[in-house]
Amino acid sequence: MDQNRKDRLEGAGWRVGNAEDFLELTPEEAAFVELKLALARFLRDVRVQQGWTQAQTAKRLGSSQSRFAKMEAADASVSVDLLVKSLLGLGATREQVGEVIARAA
Amino acid sequence: MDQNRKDRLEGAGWRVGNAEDFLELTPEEAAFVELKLALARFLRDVRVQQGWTQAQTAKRLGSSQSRFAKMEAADASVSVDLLVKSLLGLGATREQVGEVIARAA
DNA sequence: GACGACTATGTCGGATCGGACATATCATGT
DNA sequence: ACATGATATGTCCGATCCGACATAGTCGTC
Repeated sequence: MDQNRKDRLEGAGWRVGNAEDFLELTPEEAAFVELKLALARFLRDVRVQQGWTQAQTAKRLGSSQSRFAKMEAADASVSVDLLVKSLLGLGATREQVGEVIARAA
Repeated sequence: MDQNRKDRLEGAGWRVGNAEDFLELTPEEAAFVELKLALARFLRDVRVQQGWTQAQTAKRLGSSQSRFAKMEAADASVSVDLLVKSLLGLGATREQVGEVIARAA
C-alpha cells in the first residue's frame, strides 16, 4: 500500500497494518500465515504461467475448482500439506518450494 | 550408504535404493517425503541443540512426548503443518525453514 | 443486459490428523 | 540384573481437512 492511501485511511479512523497487528497473532502465527500466503501466491503464479484455469488445474491434481480457489486464497481450511503437494504435482521442485518459503515478502 | 555396503547387501539378495524405489512412489510423492524428512531432522537438530528432551519440548509446544517422537520420525500421521508450526514455535525462522526444505539432502 | 467462461464462497460427509494414554524399547549407571 | 530416564510404537476419539456440490460474484463480448 502506498503512503498516500495509508494516510487517507488513517485520517478516516482506520488502523493500517499487517495481519499480525489486525488479528493480534503471535509472531509464530504471523510467520505461519505469511508462509502459507507465499505458497498460495506461488501456486497461482505457476497456474497462470501455464495459462490454465482453476478447473483445469484442479482436475489435473484430482481436486475441485472450489478447493483450488481456496488454495490460491490461502483459506483457513487449506493445509500447507495440500499447498506443497499441489505445487509438486504441478512440477515445482522442492528447491523452488523452499526458496518461496524462505524469501517471500 | 557407501558402495561396499551396497554391494554386499545386493550380493545377499537385497535391493538397495531410496524410498522412491522401494515404495514405488511417484517423483512428487518422493519429493514430498524427502521434504518432510528434512523438516523432521531439523526439528530434532533444534531440540538437541538446545539440550532438551522430547517431553520438555513437547510440553513447551502444548503437545505430548509421543507425538513429538512421531514428528521427529516423520511419521505418516504427522503433517507438514505440524512440523512447520513446531519449528516456528521453537524459534526457527521462516527463512530457516525454507532453506532446510530447499537444500536438504 | 443477457450470455458464457472463470473465480469465489458456503456447506456437508467421509477421511485424515493430533493430543493423550498405555506400553514397549533403548541407554546408562549402579 | 535392576532401576531410571529417554525415546519409540500402538491405539483412541475429538478436531480439522478435503473433495464435491451448489450457488454467488466478476469480467468481457455481443
